[in-house]
Amino acid sequence: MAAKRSGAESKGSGRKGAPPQSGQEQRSETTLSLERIVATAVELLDAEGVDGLKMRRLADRLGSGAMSLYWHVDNKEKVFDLALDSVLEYRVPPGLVASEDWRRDIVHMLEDWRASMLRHPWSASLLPRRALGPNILIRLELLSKTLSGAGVTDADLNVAIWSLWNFVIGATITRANFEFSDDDRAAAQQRLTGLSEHYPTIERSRLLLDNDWDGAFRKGLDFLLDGLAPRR
Amino acid sequence: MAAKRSGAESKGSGRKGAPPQSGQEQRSETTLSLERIVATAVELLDAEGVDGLKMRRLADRLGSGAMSLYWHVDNKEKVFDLALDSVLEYRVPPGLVASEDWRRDIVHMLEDWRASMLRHPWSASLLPRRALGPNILIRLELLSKTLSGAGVTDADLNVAIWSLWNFVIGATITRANFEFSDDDRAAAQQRLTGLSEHYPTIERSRLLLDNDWDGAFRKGLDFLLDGLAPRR
DNA sequence: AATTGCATCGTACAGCGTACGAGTCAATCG
DNA sequence: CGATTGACTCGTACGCTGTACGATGCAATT
Repeated sequence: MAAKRSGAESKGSGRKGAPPQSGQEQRSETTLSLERIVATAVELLDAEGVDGLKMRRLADRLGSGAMSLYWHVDNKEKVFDLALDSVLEYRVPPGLVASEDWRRDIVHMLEDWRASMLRHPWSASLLPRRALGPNILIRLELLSKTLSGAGVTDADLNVAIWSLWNFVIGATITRANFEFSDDDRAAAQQRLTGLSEHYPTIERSRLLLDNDWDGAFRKGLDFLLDGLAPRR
Repeated sequence: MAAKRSGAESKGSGRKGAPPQSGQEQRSETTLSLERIVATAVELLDAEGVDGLKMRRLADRLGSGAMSLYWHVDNKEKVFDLALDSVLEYRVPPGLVASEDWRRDIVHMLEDWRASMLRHPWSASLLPRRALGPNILIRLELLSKTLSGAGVTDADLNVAIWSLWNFVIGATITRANFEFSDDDRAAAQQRLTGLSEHYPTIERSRLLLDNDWDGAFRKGLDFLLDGLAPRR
């Protein structure tokens, strides 16, 4: 019944002004807060993956009881939402403001996006299923503004944004999930070679052995941008 | 200990030759088989989504005990694998063999791919996390062969395939998950309008209200293909 | 008649998310 | 000063999950 907490702000003061504690910093070991919960959830997700995030385990890491989390957070889903958005923050680099080279700006932002997600491989597969948090919207807004300034017509703008979104999401999810060990990849190609009568072309191009993901992302992005706004 | 069953073939005969039953068709109501399990899993997934697939519920639909499934299937993960690949079969249309218009062929196959997944919205988000089944490989092979025949150089081939893959995966996952009700979408745009000082451009282009997904897919695909193999 | 091997299922267990209500403690109020 | 309030914590419990294990049935073979 109680209204509890709601938004994601709750900036300052977990405990009013200052606790009458001895040490210079209060026992953050025992004080729960939304920020600490989200930060710890990210740690746990990094360490154990999506399936490794259990409320009990999260509480253990925080040194609290499992049910204490529910004062700060509605349910486990919200933990995912918050962890995801917290990982997608974008700090626009100084040189990028009012840059002349719109293409470079976009590539930079999208490569940073991808890199952020690959640093937290659980985030990519979560992204499409979650609400659009503020950090995501900031990136979309930046994308939109830059493309618009680059001459993409209003009629094509949404298509262009979604195309780039699709490309980044697809590339990153795939990359994050297809990261076999070398053994796995060799085995896959082995299996493929055995069936090379069925799949001769992808066998010949060694599609499944190619692991230059960064290069493929960069090149593919160039192709897509060529299509969206042909260099003249 | 027992070896049980392994592969995904197990084509004919669930029960030797022919059962000495009276009716023309045996009591398929009570006979379990891999095919029936997979088909029913797809039904259940369609009806209840990824989280709705529980082994007990699946067994209920099959009129069997929950543990009986484990004779035919290693574990729940395998059920997902099989359900996914079963949904991605591609029947190459007759006119497409030795077609002159490679671009049309690719668009057809990819639109069919997307449509197949949207018919089973759970499949899109599953795809990147699962092993590449035969039906997926068939599509990749076709893609590869067509692009190669269209003049894409070997050096660019893998990049082109992954770019198209990324685009299809990203578009479909997004489409499948962002399918709000009209109310949801209105609410999202409402929230955005309230914050229009922060996101003026995407607010203006009504990015979140645009629901011409099919058109956006088609147009974006065209842009990408333009980039990959410029029409001369 | 005895044996084998495929197939089914009842029971049981550990682990999950979280509802519920009791507990603690600092700030506030009369 | 004692009483009250409200923010916060947590122990217990419940229903549900995937699946390990072993008992059971039954057709084909010996």
